[in-house]
Formats: sequence, structure tokens, C-alpha cells
Amino acid sequence: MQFPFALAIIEDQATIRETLHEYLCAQPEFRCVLVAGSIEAFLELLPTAAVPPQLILSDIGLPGLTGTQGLPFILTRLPQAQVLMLSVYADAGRVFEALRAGAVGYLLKNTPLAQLKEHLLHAAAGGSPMSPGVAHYVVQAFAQMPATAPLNSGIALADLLPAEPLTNREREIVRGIEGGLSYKLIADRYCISIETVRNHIRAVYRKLQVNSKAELMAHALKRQRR
Amino acid sequence: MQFPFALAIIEDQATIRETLHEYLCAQPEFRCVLVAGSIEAFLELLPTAAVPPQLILSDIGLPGLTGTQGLPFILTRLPQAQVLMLSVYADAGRVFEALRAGAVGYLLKNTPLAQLKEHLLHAAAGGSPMSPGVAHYVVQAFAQMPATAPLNSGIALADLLPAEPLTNREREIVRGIEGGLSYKLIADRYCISIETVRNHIRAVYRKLQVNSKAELMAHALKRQRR
DNA sequence: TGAAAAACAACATGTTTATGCCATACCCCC
DNA sequence: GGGGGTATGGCATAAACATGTTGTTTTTCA
Repeated sequence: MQFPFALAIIEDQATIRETLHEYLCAQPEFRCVLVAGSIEAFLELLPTAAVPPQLILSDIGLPGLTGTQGLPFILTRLPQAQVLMLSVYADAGRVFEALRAGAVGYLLKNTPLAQLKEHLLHAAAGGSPMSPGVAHYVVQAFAQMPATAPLNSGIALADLLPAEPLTNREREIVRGIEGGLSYKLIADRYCISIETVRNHIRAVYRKLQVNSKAELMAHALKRQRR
Repeated sequence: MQFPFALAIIEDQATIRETLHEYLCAQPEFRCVLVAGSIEAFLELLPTAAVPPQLILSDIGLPGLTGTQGLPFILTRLPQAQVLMLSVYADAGRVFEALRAGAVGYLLKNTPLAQLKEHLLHAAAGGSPMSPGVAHYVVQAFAQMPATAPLNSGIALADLLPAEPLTNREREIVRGIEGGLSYKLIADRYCISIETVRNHIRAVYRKLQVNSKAELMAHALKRQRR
């Protein structure tokens, strides 16, 4: 993620929307790429955005699809987006629904603009900003939760090993893999036998220390994210 | 609650303990009523405190009882206290344990003193301060909680929108795939059978109109390129 | 209360991958 | 002229994946 963060705002009340827009876009950290009055409008305008938004600030009480109802649609289109919900309500039900639907944070509308900015930056940094009372609900709910299995993810492997360089042919074939092609299609594309593809892949796996197509692509994904 | 807040500090490392003590007690908002190097010492000294502490800042990595293990004892004696855990570790397991044991917040030891003070005030006000990454774990766990709301019950809007939204579970599993995991590993991570993983993947393929892991990942790669 | 959606699970069948081990051919270069 | 690296091709086997069908259970909602 790099400066300025591509930001989208979804809010139906024109005055609030304008206030948010004006304030946030005046900040050097943000770039407003999309401002909409409803989830439907947002999804419709999405293809026209110059840059896909990384940060989305969405009201919950929207006409049509509510912010929470719209979240799955947004996340399907922008899986990497951090969505912050904005609401006048601080009730546990709404908070839980929103977080379960995939929001990373939940802010109240009485949040001062300066703090809102801080929260947005916080979210961009991988945090989960919540207004005071809201965080409390979440922690409370936690205390009552049954013991769960740890669901970890942050795997940071030492891929800084001496990288054995791929040959040109190998890189071509890796591009094919990353394009989602099967061995057969790669073989066709380069007019070679599928056995040859296999052998190149084999060499690539050894050099990159992976042992499946999925790992190879996960590699590419990780590289891309910085 | 009124000023100044009665504060207790539990930390075994003398230098850190003194730093916290000196800084926080120099603040007009706090009054240090108890400083201890272990849970045991804290409980022993508790009767001697002039005022029962309302706010407790406790290390997790303590000799003897750990901070988390000691929490139930503390809360039995001081049911109204707000306990903030302090730790060098940001792993999900420790965070969950501490919150389930009744901590109201979880801070990392690299938190600047000024922020620490803010967090303490925040906790006193009924909030649940958490360091950035930590809050994220909690929200993640929420999104992955058992029994998810449908949230998108057969909305007729579906044919207007290009993308049929993925459910939370489906997105989780897609994250697994994009992380390079095999079905087996995904099944293990979420404690479900490999057949169930297959079924979710099947639904994802239908919704995203792909028909192989490679295409799915190629999709992710394309989205990521901007 | 009953239909719908979501998560979970099993079994079957065919395809694609991963990886072993092997061989030929070209090129460069010491 | 032989040794290393690269590209090509083949065969065999085991594992992983894709896909069809069919269930149960729980939660949600009209």
C-alpha cells in the first residue's frame, strides 16, 4: 500500500457526504477515487474509478442495501479493501453483523474528523479502529466465546535465500502458470510437449523452493503486494 | 470514576516497571496505588493499598502466574477493575486467552508512553484499547466465528450486479487457497473435513466463474495488479 | 411454521499435477 | 573432445484436484 491511499466514501446524506469528502480529500494521505450515496451506486461506479479503492468508509444506514448487506458484494469485487463502517448506532447487534460481514472497523458518526482520519490510517496499516464503546462490545463477546482454535495466518518465510535465477524459458512458463493456464494450454501456447512443460516446472519448483502450482502463485501474489 | 484514576502496575522487569511508574505517576490523571513485580506480589500487597486500583496495567510474561493466569484472581478481588494486558507478543492465542480471561485491552510493549497513557484513559472510559495488529486478530476471529448470518438472503438485486457475493466462509477459504495451501491444509486450519472444503470451493468457482485453482489465483493476481 | 441459505459431510469418477528416473540434442567454452 | 547448462521429450506412479450427486444440521426470515 502506498501514499496516497485510494479512498471511497459511501454515505447517503449529502451534507455528511460532502463534509467527509471535502475534509478527507484535503488530506495529503488520501485520494478520493469514488464517492457514492448507496451501495448500488458504488458498485455501479466502481469500474469507472481510476484506481480501485483500498480503503472504504461506508455508512450503515443506507437506502436500498444497507452497508452491512452490501459488504459481501464489495468484498467480492475488492477482496483486498479495508472497509470501515460508519454508523450513528452503537448497538452490539449491528456491530457484530458488520464485523462478521467483513468490516475491519466500526466508527460512530460523532467521531471528530481528525480522529476519523487517524482511524482510516490505522485501518490502512492493518489495524481495526473502533469507537470506544464499540470495541468494548467486541471484547465482551470475546470473553463469552468458547475456546477456539487459533486461526493464524501471518507466515513470513525466509524467502531471502540466494535466489537461483530462472532461465528465460522458465520465466515464460511461469507467466503461463500465473495466467491460470494448465500444463496442456502452456504446451500448446509454446508448441512444446506437455512433458517438457513438466520438466521446466520441475526446475522452477526446485529453484524457488516450492512444490505446487498453488505455492508458486502464492509467491507471485506476495511479491505483487509490495 | 473520578480523577485521578487509581492505577496499579504489574511488571517483572525492573527497568520497564520503573519507566512506567515514573511516567504514569507524573501524569495528573493517574495515581499509582500499587506497583508489583508479579501477580502473587500484587495480590499480597493489595490490602495495603490506600485506594483499590480501578485501572491495572499488567505484563503477560510474568514469573510464577502469568498475567493471563492471574486475571481471574485479580477480578475476583477487584470486579470493577479494568485490566489492560501488556505484552511483547502479538500472537492470536495469547490475545484470545487474555481477552477471554477478562482483560479489557491488549497493548504491545513497543507502544509509546504517550499513547499508553491515552489507552489507559480510554480503558477507564469503558473502551477497549488494543494495539493495531491485535485489534485485527480480534476482528478477524469475529468474521470467522461459527454460525454466520446469511446477510444476503436471496436478494433479487443479484442479477443486476455482476458479482454474486462470496460468503464469509468462502472468502476465508479463498484466502487459504491464495496463501498456497492445499485442500488438506485448509481443512486442518479450519477444522473441517476436506469434503467440506471441496464444497465451498465448488461454490466459489461457480460464483467467480472459474474452474481451477490456477484460474482463481490468476484472478487474484489480476485484481492485485494496479 | 416452513422455505431458503449456509455450513458441513460423504462417495464416486475422471483429470491434472508432482515427482521419480530416463534419454536426445544443441550450444558454449576451456 | 568432453563437461556444464539449457531445451526438449518420454514413461510411470501417487497425490491432489474438479465435479456430479446426495445427504444432515443450523440459522434466518417472511
